[in-house]
Amino acid sequence: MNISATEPDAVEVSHRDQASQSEKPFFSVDLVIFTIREECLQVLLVKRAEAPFKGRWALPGGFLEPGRDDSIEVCAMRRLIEKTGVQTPYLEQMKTYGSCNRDPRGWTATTVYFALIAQDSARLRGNQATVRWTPMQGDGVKSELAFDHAAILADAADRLRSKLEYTHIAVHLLPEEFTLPELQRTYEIIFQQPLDKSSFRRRVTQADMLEEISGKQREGPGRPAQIYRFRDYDRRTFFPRSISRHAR
Amino acid sequence: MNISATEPDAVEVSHRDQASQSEKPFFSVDLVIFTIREECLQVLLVKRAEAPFKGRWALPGGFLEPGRDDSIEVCAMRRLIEKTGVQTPYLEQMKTYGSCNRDPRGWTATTVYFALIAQDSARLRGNQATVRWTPMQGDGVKSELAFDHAAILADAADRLRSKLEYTHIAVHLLPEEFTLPELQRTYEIIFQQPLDKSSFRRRVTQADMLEEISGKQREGPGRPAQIYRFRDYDRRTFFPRSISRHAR
DNA sequence: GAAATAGTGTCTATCAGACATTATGGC
DNA sequence: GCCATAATGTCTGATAGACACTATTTC
Repeated sequence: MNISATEPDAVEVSHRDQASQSEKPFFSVDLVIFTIREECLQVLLVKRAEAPFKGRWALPGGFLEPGRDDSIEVCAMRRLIEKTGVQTPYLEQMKTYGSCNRDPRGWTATTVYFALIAQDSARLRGNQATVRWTPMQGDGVKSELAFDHAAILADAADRLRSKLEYTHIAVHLLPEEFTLPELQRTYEIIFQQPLDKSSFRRRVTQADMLEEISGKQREGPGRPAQIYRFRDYDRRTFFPRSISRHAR
Repeated sequence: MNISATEPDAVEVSHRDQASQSEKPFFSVDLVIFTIREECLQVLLVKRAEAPFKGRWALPGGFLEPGRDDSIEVCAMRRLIEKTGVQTPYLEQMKTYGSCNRDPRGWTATTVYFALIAQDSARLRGNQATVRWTPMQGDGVKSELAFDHAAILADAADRLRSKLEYTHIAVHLLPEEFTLPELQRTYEIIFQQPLDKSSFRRRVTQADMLEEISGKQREGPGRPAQIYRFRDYDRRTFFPRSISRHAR
């Protein structure tokens, strides 16, 4: 039994109970969708069709529709699948941005999700003029983005790099089957820095997250590489130490 | 010049531009405020004065008021100061929870902030019957909380512990001046595990975040301890390795 | 000097980085 | 055999944990 419920003298008056419909801020969900394409980290952008910022590139997203989505997460996932067609993306909530001046239409809050997908799994809806992959340059992209999306994108790039130091999430940027050199290359592309092969392999194998697949890959010249698959797609694993950015 | 702005054929129709006032979800800000009190991690709870969950204990917070707060962060800070009187709290955004069923009044999203304060800096507004510190037991508290606040609190406790492994935030649970044994004790209370004195001190001093204060503390028996002050209140520093929970 | 607590020194197993070496394919 | 790439082996410096030891106070 809940003892607090038996006390009769509750006097706390919460603002929670005083809000009227007109006081609600706008609430939207935006997505930062990363992939590796052409040896480069790229982010999915859409071109705004209407004011404000008509014609500018922006992160995909939009107002949450209470009648349609049961939760923020569901909303984010739906929009991600709509835009990319990806079935099993890596999706994680990043941060919520809200203020009176980030959108000229009024007080707006947006919860931003962070997604990683394999390039070959995506089938973009819409043409190149309205939806496209855009290469990252440092923490941003070349074109000027709508709203505060440049700052959001910078936060996302930062988050990606720091999570890469102690988690396995980079595997979600690769197709289901990949080689260790490919995985290492993915890290190097994001860190913009070469890593030591021996240390990298030790780290990955010790984490015990990959399983070998009998069969080899050859394509280019040189010795063929063993193909691996990410073992436990759900289990979150951490490296005991962080990857050093000072390598080689 | 922004090349994308010169393209005239934008056709992307964003849901962002279709929301009407009636479709907005409720939006609130809630706080998980931790302190160390009586050798125990405690969280600030308030008793709900009105339905839903009237009489139940809940995390402090309430609907965001667009006319009053310029941003989510400002709203969280204002409510924190209102409740505790603390001037320089550690405040960090944690996560946003939003769904159709977490509040019987309708679709609600809440952005939860995470605060650490020193016990002696707080002056609670309201009496013991409506606002009080509650000791944590594992990832929760004894009483049943309103809404999904038990799950939120568990997430916050988890976050606190994992951040403690690689950051200095525990200093914010202590008064401005403190000794190393006191700091170590704070870690031990939260981890619920003794730590090795030598390793702990090496770790803290190597991080170079504390400065000695000339003057000593004696109180109890035994050799007096050096008093320190947290050096750079803003700079975020990280330990090179995580604190092991296997210590001792 | 005994008790209690603060603070330091040292040993060792572990491990990341560096880099040399071997393995395996195509031509 | 040569080239290119994959994969493994080895050495070394750094460091966290363990624990013994010294230091400084009160009684």
